[in-house]
Amino acid sequence: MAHEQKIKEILERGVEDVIVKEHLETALRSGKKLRVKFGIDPTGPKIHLGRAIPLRKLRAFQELGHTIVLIIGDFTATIGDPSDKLSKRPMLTEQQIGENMRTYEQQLGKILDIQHTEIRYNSEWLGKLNFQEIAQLAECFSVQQMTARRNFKDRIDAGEEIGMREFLYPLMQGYDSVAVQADVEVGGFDQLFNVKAGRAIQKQYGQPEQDVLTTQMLEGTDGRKMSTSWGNVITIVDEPNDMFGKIMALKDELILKYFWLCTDVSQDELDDYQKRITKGANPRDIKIELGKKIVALYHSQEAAENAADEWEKKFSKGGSVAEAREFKSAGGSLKTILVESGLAESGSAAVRLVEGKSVLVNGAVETDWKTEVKPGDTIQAGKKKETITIING
RNA sequence: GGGCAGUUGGCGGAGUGGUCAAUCGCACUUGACUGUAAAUCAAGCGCCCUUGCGGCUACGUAGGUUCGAAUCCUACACUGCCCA
Repeated sequence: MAHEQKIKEILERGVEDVIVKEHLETALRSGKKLRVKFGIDPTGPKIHLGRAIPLRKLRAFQELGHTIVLIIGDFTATIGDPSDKLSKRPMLTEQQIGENMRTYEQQLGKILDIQHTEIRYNSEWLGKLNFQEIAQLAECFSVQQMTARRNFKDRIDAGEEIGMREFLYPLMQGYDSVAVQADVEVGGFDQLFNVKAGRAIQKQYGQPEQDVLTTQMLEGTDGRKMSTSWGNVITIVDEPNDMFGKIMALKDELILKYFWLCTDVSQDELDDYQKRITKGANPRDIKIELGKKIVALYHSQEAAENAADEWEKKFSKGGSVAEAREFKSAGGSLKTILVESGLAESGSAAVRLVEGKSVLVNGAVETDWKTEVKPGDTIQAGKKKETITIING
C-alpha cells in the first residue's frame, strides 16, 4: 500500500474523532518521527476485539515508522477510570493489577511489534506528584467542564454518586502526555475526554498540544458494546474454534463493521463483500470468511481453516461431533455427571437442560436425568454442543 | 447538624402480615424453525433432595413483635432530595 494511502487509512479507518485532523495529517506527511501515546489500564486479564481496535491503529502508526509509547496504567488503575462506566469503577489492588499484567505483553505482541515499542509505567511519574502539583493540574479544568462530560452528566441526572476521585483520572492521564512528551494520543471512542485533557495539560506545561485520535466502538456477540463486564467479548486469545464460533453467532448487521475494524481487508475488498450481500449471497458464507480472517490474524491460516471445517462438521452437517473432552469418572446419574463435568452449573440447571431436550447421550436425546451413564459414554449438552467422553478414573 | 424519601432476584419495577422463591417487562438458558444470524413460537430462569401441594436460603444489616413478616417495630449502614 502506498504511503499516502496508509496515511489516509490511519486518519479514517475505524476512526471516531481526530483533533486536530489537519495538523495530524501534516505531521504524518512531514516525515517526522512521532511519539504516539496509548494508555492501557490492566483492568482485565484478556484483550478483546474491541480493545484491539486502537491497538491495531497503533500498529498502523508503527508501520509508518513512528514510535509507540505504551503507558501501562499501574498507578491510574488503582484510581479507576470512569470513562466507560455507568457507575463507579472500583479501585484495583496491586495484586489484581499484577495478575492482569502477567499475560499482557504476550497478548499485545499479537498486534504490536513489542520489540520496538516504548513501554512505560505511569507510577514512574504520577507517584511522585505532590499535592501542590495536583492542585496545579486541577487548575486546568472547571467543575462545569467535568460535569458537562457526558457520562458524568448522565450519572448526575440519574442521581448517582460521583466520587471526587473520578475527577482526578483525566488529570493523571493528561499528565502522562506531558511526562512522555506525546505528539499524538490514540484512544477508544470513550476516551475522548481523557485524551483531550492531555492537550489542556500539555498546554499548561508549555508543551505543544498532542493531536488525538479516537477509534470506533465495536459491538459484541449480543449486539451491545463489547465489554468484559457484559461477557459478550471475543478475546484475541480465544481458542480458534471458540473464536470462530463466536464470530458465526454475530448478528448479520455487524459483518461489514467487523471486516473493517478487525481485519486487514482493503476498502475494495470491503466493497466487494458489500456487493455480494446486496446481491443476496448468504450472509453466513461471508461470515465464514470473516471468521477465517480473524482467526488467521490471531492464530494462523491453518488454525483458521481447521476451525471452519470443525464448525462445518459440528453445526451444518447435522451435529455430529468431532472433538470430545475426556472426563474422568466411574459413572453415575446423568445429572451428577453433568454437574461434575461442568456442563451444567448446578443440579437444577442440569435437570433443566435434560428436560429441555438439549442433552444427548451417545447421540440420542435423553430426557431422564436419572439415567446411569458409565465410562465409554459420550454426553453432549447445550447449543454449543460441548461434548465429553467419560473415561475411567 | 436537621428534615423528608428510598434500599426487592443480572437490570427495571410490582408486592404493605399468611395462598411469596416473590406479578410483570428486559436480559439470559434451552427447544422448534434456521445460516450456532434475525424474526417468530414454546418451555425454563435461587439452591438441594426429588416429583412432594418436600426441604433450605433469600427481599440493605442486626435485633424485636407475631402461630406466621419482603410486608409491622427498633437500631445501624448506604443512597437521593431539601434546609443550615
